[in-house]
Amino acid sequence: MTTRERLINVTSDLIRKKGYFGTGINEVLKQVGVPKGSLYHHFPKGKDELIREAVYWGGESQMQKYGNALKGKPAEQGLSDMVDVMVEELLGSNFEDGCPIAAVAMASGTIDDEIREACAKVFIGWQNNLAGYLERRGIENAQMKAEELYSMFEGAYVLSKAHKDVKYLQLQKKFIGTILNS
Amino acid sequence: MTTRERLINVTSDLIRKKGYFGTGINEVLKQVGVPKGSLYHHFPKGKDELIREAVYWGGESQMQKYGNALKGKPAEQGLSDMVDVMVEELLGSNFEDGCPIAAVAMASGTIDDEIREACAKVFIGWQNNLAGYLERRGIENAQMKAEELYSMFEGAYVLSKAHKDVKYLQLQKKFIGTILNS
DNA sequence: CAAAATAGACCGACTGGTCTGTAAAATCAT
DNA sequence: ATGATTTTACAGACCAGTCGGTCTATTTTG
Repeated sequence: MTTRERLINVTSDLIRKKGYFGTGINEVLKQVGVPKGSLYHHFPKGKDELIREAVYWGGESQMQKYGNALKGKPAEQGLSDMVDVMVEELLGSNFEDGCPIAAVAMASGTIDDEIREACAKVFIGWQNNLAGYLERRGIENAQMKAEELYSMFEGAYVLSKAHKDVKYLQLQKKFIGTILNS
Repeated sequence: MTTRERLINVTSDLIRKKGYFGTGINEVLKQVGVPKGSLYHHFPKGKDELIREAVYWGGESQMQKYGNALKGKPAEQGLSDMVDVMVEELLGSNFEDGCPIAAVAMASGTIDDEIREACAKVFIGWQNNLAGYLERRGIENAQMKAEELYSMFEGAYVLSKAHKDVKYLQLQKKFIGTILNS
């Protein structure tokens, strides 16, 4: 893995734990083990550019995980497994890792708008991906239902993290069918 | 309003915009117009104590707003008006103000656990309040549905903020009935 | 007078960012 | 191919500003 990739990787890990303001470039450098010169060589615009790239990378990486959970399964089963991806991320990190995009999006409005746009683009990508998946399975109003499902999952992700209890995410499984058949 | 109340008030405003790490005590002091000594007189344990109080206060304040939206209305109408409270907070702040609790909860796991507990308690309070409201209107599984509704709303709040578009919150209105009648 | 509250100088640690310098590669003319 | 040159990448000292926090006063209040 290149230095540039390692910087993005570690930054993405950090922002899902601490968000935009909690993620410091010095901590990133320490974890990657490179000096400041390297960071500003690869990301001349500094922190904001690094965070933006980390948002895109984290979004791609997360979409792949979701895609693997959905792949080749009926809608209800696939979505249930997708919820399990989030459940295991929380359990596997002792409730430190949240949604890598939401953690940054939370502070949008007070930070560089290009970062917010990056978050929005990632969300749109996820949504279109899920909508296509639902359409292929003959579900009506797939786009709208994909929107709704991500709203539910994002909210439950936050609540489960805050409570250190995955029951809020687990509850979503009960409502997947309700949404799909509505 | 006392100095202590003004400190909590301004802190609560700031955390809903920037979260835990983005909220600095120096900025709080500047906005309130008091010196550092006053803050550490009222909150001897410093930032974490101040944030915790701001979480409780922000939670109370928000619950009152939701309560007013719900009061004396049938469930579906009340919940729709509750969504409008969030819509107007986004629009009225140019998409700077998010959920005052979620913004802090996002960073829980890397900060003082008492703050996370404060967030969880506020969420529980909201949920019980809504569950009681639904029960009084003869809705079955009120507790579970209250949980689900807050998951949806929290998620849509984040998505709407990230997209600078209230359509994600508006979409929730379409699914309120679906959840209540499920 | 004592307690509560305000006032702000000061502290070490850390922030994101700049700057100068040095290796290591890739590019070039011969 | 080879030696010179330019670009890419790594390296880290250094900077002004801010962070949360401590401390000693002074003022206000009961």
